[in-house]
Amino acid sequence: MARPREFDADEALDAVMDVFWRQGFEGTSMHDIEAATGLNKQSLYRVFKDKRAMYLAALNRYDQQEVAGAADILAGPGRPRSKFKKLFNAALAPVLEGDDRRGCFLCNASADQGQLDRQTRDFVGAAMNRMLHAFDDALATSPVYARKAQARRTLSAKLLAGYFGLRVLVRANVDGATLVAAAEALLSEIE
Amino acid sequence: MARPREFDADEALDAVMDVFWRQGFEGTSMHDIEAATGLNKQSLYRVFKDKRAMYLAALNRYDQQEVAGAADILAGPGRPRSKFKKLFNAALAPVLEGDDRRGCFLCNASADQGQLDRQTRDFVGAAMNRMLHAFDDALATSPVYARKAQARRTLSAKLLAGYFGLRVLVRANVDGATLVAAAEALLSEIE
DNA sequence: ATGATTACGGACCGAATGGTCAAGAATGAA
DNA sequence: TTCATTCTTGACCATTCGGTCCGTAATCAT
Repeated sequence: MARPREFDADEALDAVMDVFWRQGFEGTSMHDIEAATGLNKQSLYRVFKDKRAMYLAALNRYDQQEVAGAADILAGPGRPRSKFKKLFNAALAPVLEGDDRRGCFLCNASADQGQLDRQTRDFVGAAMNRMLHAFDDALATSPVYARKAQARRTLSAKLLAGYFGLRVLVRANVDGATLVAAAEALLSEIE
Repeated sequence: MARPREFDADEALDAVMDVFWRQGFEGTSMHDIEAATGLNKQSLYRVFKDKRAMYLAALNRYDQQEVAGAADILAGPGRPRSKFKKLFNAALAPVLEGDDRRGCFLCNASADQGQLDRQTRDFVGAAMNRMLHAFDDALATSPVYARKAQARRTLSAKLLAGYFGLRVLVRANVDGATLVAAAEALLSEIE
């Protein structure tokens, strides 16, 4: 019937996500997006309504990849502490192993667009609340916390703050030793 | 000799800081800055070289006000825990009492400009390291930590992550109860 | 072939951007 | 008064922005 699309929409979206992640919404021009994806505007605009739609799609993809990945780790097997350790390691690995200082796209989006775009703000808030519940659920699998909803809730809130704090410190160029120290200290209180 | 300046440069800088704080660098236009300060471009450009200089000046003012204020609290009298409690309360007060969700300008700047402007990145990194040392110094005043440099360093790193994490959660619209829970949990481990 | 669709490059658009300049009024010190 | 400086308003600049359109080539199914 017609010529098929030649590029992989998901691959393109990954590239879009990466550049927004790095540079934020206003800091990224359509020219940047063309360069990052290797596509030209017309192909992009055929898939996305406008730049804002690209941004929200990127945010959504991050949510499906990173946030869902984190939730999977936490919902998987193992004691809470070892699962949180996996999670924190995954957050620090990019900087410790590759000097990747992008940090957390959710945090960046919140800082960047939280007060300018309601959709972004709502999306980020919802994602963070899902993380909070994933933390809480992970702790609840341990008999130590299973029956202590109040203590569990408090601990998950603290871990959530610590987790996102870590990711902010990553972006802010704080040295690796401090990051590792903070992560270990946070983990040491679990179970 | 000449007509004196009619506006207060510090007042103007406060307004500049507020709008950058809220909207970020690229999200703020010169028009926004004119509206926020009540001044026109010419008056602004006589004081600042360009928009970037305004941003860095705003960041610097934030540093002198908020970061130095935090350092003062931590260097003041009292046991570490009560001082950190003051600090955390000050971070949560804007949202609990006034629904002010600006969060932390340093964090926002890091997310916004950290990968686009080296001066901003260096400034934020330096400010956060100063905070880390202020945390460490505050803990060192207690006999409990005075001689345990390693444990102290670990604890300050954790508190630093928790502190900035809290401020990110504030901006991300996380509910007040969770914020308070996280703050209390973090504080409960001090001394 | 034909037709439908996609990709591409570049031209093009109006609007907004950061930044400058000009002109006139105001202010204060000498 | 005179002079230097600052104020405000608005015009003005080149550039970039997001977004659209066009022309042409390519790729499939029929």
